[in-house]
Amino acid sequence: MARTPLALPTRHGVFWATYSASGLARLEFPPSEERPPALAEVAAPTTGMTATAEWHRTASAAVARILDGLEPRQLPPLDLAEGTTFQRSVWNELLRIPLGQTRTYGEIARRLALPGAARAVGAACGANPVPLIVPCHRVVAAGGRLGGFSGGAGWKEKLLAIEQAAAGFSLQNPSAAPVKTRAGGGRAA
DNA sequence: TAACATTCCGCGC
DNA sequence: GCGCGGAATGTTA
Repeated sequence: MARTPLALPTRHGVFWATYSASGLARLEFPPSEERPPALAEVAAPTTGMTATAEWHRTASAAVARILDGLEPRQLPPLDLAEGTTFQRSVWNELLRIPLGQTRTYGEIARRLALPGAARAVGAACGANPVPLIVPCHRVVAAGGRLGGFSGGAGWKEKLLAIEQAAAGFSLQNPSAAPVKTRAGGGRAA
């Protein structure tokens, strides 16, 4: 049911949102941080007030607020039907993470009563079709490492910085956040 | 069966 | 005490 992707311009670039008959089904990050393609690809649903237009309006506002480090006032309906049961459980947990806070993959796994499934949680995060709105960027690896991110690790770091600054945490972490994307062996702290 | 957006334990420095 | 290497664990295509 994937319809035409709609452009979702923000201060950080143009996102692309795809809607199904049930709601927002997919959200894609801008190709590069400051390269709004912005060619004539902006598909406008000119035919009347479809639900899609309304959802897109809601989604645009939500994304804009998130990128400002604010809690979105309202989320569009999400179409997560494509996910497996396990994946939807994970995504549901992600939606419960307060803005400005983070959880580890292991912690999410433990919340699902599957203490050993940290890696599976990571896989589910990677399969998240609606990043940003389902805050997969708030899930980090144990030991202070950042972990991976589908949209690029740079985005993850950036989003966390925005949220933590807005949430009032001391963003000025002098030396405590070296952001080791990948520590050689694994034992970090 | 192979591949992961991980984690933990054991050892060497 | 810190860092590196390897094995384990659960889900998905």
